Amino acid sequence: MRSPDQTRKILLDAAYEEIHHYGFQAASLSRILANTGLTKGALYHHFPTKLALGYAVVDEVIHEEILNCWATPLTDCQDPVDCLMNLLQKAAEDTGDEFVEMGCPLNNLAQEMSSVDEGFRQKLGHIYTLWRQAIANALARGQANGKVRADVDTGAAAIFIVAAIEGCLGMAKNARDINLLFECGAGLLHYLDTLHAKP
Amino acid sequence: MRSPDQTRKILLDAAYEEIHHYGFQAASLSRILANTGLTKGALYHHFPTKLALGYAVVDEVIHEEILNCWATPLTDCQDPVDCLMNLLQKAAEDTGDEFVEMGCPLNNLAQEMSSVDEGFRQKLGHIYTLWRQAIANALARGQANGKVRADVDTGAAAIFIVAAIEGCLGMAKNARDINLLFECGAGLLHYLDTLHAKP
DNA sequence: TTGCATACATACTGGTTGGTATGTTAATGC
DNA sequence: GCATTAACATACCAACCAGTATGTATGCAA
Repeated sequence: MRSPDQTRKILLDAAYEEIHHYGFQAASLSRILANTGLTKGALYHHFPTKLALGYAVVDEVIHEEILNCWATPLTDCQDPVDCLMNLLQKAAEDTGDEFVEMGCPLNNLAQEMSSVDEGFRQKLGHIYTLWRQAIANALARGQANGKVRADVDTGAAAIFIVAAIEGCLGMAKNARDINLLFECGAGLLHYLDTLHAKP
Repeated sequence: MRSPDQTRKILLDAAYEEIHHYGFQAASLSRILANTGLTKGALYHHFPTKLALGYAVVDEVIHEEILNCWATPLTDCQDPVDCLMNLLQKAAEDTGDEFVEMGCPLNNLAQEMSSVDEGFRQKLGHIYTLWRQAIANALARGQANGKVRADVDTGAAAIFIVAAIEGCLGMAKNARDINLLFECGAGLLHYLDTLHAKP
C-alpha cells in the first residue's frame, strides 16, 4: 500500500506546478499539500526544507525537461538550423497553452531567484549552459558538414538563440497570445536562416 | 517641514527597489518602511493597498523609464537600426551592473505577475506595446527614407527585438556576467544588421 | 511473533504578513 | 487664534507562513 518513491514524485510534481504558477517565493507548502492530499509529515519526511524542495524541482523536473526537449533531440541532427526550427515549432505546439499562460518554468525561476538565492542561480545557470552547449555543438557539427556558415561564432549564436527563445516565450506569456509567440518566433527563424550556408 | 509629494515619491522609489530586488509578491512592506524610515501610517495614507502601491510603481516609475530610455530617443531618429544599436550600447553601459544583478524591472514583473494578477498583466502589456510601437514606427520611418529594407514586417520585427533584448538581459542576469550580455547583444546587432537596406 | 526503522499524520509554535483602528502633530483656511 | 483637515505615527489584529514535536501505522528482517 505504501510507495515512498511515488509519494515523493507526487510531492515533486505538485511543487513544480505550484512554483510554475506562483514562483518559488510565493509558493505555499500548504497549497501543495492541499493539492496532493498529503500532509506536512510526508513533505518534511522527503524534503528537509522548502528550499530543498525547490532545488529538487530544478534538478529533477526542469533539468530533465530541458534535456528531453532541447539537448537530446539536437545530438543526432544533420542540419541544426532545420532541427532548431522544427523544435521551435514542436515546442510551440506541444506546450503551447501552458507556456503561453504560465511561461517557461526555467526562465520564470531564473528571473525570480537569480538575484535572491545563489543556489538557485547556479543550478539554473547549469541548465542554461547545457542547453546552450547542445545548440553550440549542433551548430559546430553543421559547420563541419557545410550546412552552417563557417564564420558563425557557434557559442555566441547559441547564447542569442536561447535568449531569443526565452524572450519570445516571455512576450507571449504577458500578452497571453500564442499568435504573438509565432510572430516573435518568425523573427528568430529569420535569424536562424542567416546562419545557413548559402550555395 | 511636511511635503507629502516628496514622501510619496520616497515610498514609491523604495517600493520600486524592493520589488526590483525580491519581486512583487515577496516584497515586504515592513522592509520598505524600514528602508525609508517612515511608518505604516504614511504608507497607507498614500496607497490604499499593497497592490495599489505595485500598480503605482508600474504606472509611474517603470512606465517613465521605458519611455525615457527607449520610446523618446527613437522618435527623432533617421536610421533606426543605428539608433537601436546605440541605445543598446548605452543601456548596457548605463544600467550595466544594476541590470546584470537584478534584471530588467519590466521583464521581472511581467514574468512574475502576468499569470498571477490580471491588472499587472495589462499594465505591463501596455508598456510593452508602447515600446514595440516606438520601434515599429522608427523602422517604418527608416523604410520611408530608404535606411531599412522595404520587405521588413516592422511590427513583427519590433516584437522580436524587444523579446531579444529582454532575453539577453535575462541570460546576463542569471549568469551575473556583463560579457555574456555583450555576447548576446552581438547576436541582436547581427539580426538588426539584416534589416538594413544594402546598396 | 517480535522488534524496529520507515513512512507518514496531527497538532502546535514563533515569526511575519498585509491591513486596520486609533492617536498625534503639523499646516491651512477663516 | 481657532477649527478643521491632511499627514503622518503607534499599537494592534487575524491569517498565513515555514518549520517542529509528537504520535501512529505500516512493512520488513530476524
